[in-house]
Amino acid sequence: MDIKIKVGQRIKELRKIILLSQESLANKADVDRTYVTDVENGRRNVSVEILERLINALEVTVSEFFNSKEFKK
Amino acid sequence: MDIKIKVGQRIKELRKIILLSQESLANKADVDRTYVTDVENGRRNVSVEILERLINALEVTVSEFFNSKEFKK
DNA sequence: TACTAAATGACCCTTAAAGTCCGTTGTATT
DNA sequence: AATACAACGGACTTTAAGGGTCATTTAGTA
Repeated sequence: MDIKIKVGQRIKELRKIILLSQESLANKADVDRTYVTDVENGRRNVSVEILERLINALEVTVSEFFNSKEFKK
Repeated sequence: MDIKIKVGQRIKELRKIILLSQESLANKADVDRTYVTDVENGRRNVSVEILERLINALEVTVSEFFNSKEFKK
């Protein structure tokens, strides 16, 4: 499966856990609200710097973010 | 530390293990030779699609790639 | 059921930056 | 000297990042 889809799904999954709206996450990570929508829906090929900001805002480590079934092939 | 530096170091580390030159890795991942140099030296803000190609070429999963000390905060 | 408001989705358009490609330079090793 | 690998520069093309707008979905509530 497309890595963009996997990343988007993982962000959405973690965002739901901490009960943030897309807009709150966007503000916390200092990106645009519609950008978060696009990322979660697999329409953006995110760079590692932006991805790191989103991961930090989700309050997990980069290692934890990728320590999930879909990233283990 | 800068995520770009961490990613670069990790790529170099894994590339050395499987005894690939930068150029061989570049060919395997279908990216430019000079691009691998820049990434390893932390000068590139890689996108997830390109990063995935590099990780695949390094013969590890995305999860394994980030399951390393520097990505655990 | 219908109304409202918040949240999310989809599209489109700039511009700043990602990624490519050429050549050259440095640095070992044989 | 020659071969292999890595670093660097500059010019170029492509695309990510950011932001605007409107449409759609969702959740609650009367």
